[in-house]
Amino acid sequence: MARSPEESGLKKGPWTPEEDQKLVEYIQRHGHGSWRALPKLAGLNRCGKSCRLRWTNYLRPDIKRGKFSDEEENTIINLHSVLGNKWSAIATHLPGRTDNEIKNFWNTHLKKKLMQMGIDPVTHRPRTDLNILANLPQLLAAANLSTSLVNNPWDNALRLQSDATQLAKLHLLHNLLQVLGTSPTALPPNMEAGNLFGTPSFMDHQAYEYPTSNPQLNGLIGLHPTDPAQTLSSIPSFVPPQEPGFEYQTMENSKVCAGNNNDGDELGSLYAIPALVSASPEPSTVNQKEKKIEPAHDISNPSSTSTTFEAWGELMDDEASDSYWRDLIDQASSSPWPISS
DNA sequence: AAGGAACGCAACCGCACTCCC
DNA sequence: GGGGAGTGCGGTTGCGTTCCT
Repeated sequence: MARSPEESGLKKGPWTPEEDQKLVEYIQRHGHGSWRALPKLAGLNRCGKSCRLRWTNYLRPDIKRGKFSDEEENTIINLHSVLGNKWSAIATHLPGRTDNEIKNFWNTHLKKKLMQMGIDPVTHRPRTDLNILANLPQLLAAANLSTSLVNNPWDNALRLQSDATQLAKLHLLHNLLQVLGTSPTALPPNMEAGNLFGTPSFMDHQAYEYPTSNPQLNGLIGLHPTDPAQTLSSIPSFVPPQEPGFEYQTMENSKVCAGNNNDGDELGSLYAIPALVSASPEPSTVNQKEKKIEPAHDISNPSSTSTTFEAWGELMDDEASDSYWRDLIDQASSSPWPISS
């Protein structure tokens, strides 16, 4: 095996402008050829590996610099949900971006963002572990932020992602409800169940937005797929964004809006799939959990709770066969939340 | 204003794969 | 088929910058 750069007395660390210039000039004139031979030929005291890295990650002329766009961000999330940490594969779908850049962006931004939203960045599914209870304030803040964003002008890709995010958050809280309902002592010391659901704007807004425009997401979360238009019209106070040209997403539409790759690539359609969908949902598991759900109530604001669940009741009336949901809602509307003082 | 903490990014390291002899 | 060379890739580290107290 070749000796390491240090053993050979080769330079390591940051590149100087002079070194950059030598590397660029050589490659422009001769191409990189053999990377191992290149440093010597170019007059650089570096190992070939270091030269290759510098060229591919920084000096290449087609590198796109600057912030990642919302569309790029969305694409990364979706591709990551399918490809995992295959950064080079992801990079091939983002012209001008390097695998290293994408990897850094994921580790420093997207990973945290998803975690704050209650989504497991590895599985792209809602997190259900109890550890996230400690992050509940951030989660709720993120939920409120996302709610306000939905009412602002958004591009289609972001709206889709937001859609999936809403579901993830709601699913997460759904599971939390279960935990809180069955084990009130599991609450962190500074967190009362009543406070949780009295958090302004969360339940009131989120519950109405729970039925997503994306049928597949509905299926994922345990709802029956419904016609988006019908679903939305069933929700009393849902006011869709009013920008010209806005349409609720279907999988067909999302394919058009989110995909920037129509070259027949087998992954092309994956641009269209919200991250949560592609991460091998297990509806049966979800449903089993939901069967165990204890009613959740906001004792700090009974009227709001009632409104929320009544709205759900109206929605579910359209699904006449789903007595389970109506029972759940009825229970929730009538029973008091068992609060410990 | 200063010091520490957190963040972001470029670069390195080591493993795995492919190719060639 | 085996082994070495070359290359690609993902994980990790180190350091400069920014933010916070």
